[in-house]
Amino acid sequence: MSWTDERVEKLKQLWSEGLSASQIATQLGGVSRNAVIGKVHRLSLPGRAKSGGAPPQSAPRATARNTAPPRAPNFASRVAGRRPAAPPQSTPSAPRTAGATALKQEVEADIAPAARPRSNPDNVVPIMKKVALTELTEMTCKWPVGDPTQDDFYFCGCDAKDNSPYCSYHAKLAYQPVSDRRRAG
DNA sequence: CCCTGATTCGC
DNA sequence: GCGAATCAGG
Repeated sequence: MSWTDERVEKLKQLWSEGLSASQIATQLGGVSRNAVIGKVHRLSLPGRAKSGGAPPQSAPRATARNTAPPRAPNFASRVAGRRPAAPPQSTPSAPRTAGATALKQEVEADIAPAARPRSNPDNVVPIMKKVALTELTEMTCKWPVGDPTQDDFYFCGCDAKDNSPYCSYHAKLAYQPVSDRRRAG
């Protein structure tokens, strides 16, 4: 790869946006981060404020709107007892729906009866307070709900269990920590 | 050891 | 001009 006008222009843009040399190299493709840094110097572009590892990190930063969920619930793999790595196979849609239903029942069975809304006993989701990222505290469930890129994205926000980022409902959905797996196996 | 940018130097 | 190797720092 050579430094065409287009690539140089993109280099200038990304560099000015604060992306690191390795990130720029990845986006441009075909060049190493050393090549990027070398080119930056040859172009006499302004270097980073402080030499060394000053963390500008101005790259696309996570916000309340685009924060990705820490872990996506994988109903199918949990219920079916399959490893997450198991490919979809040629399985029709039937088992997937059945699996989700099974887990839902399992989860609901573990919830205190008082927590179930009388008017809608089949749906425990409404117990969520639906709070924004900025409303989260150490005592609120941090389970993300919805599409982070959409306006209806929110967090559960109900009371979190002790030493858990989630409420009893969502703690049940979260994966087991690696440490626990190791202890068990 | 991971990462970062800076510099050197053979090509 | 180019970029790998190397260096220095967080």
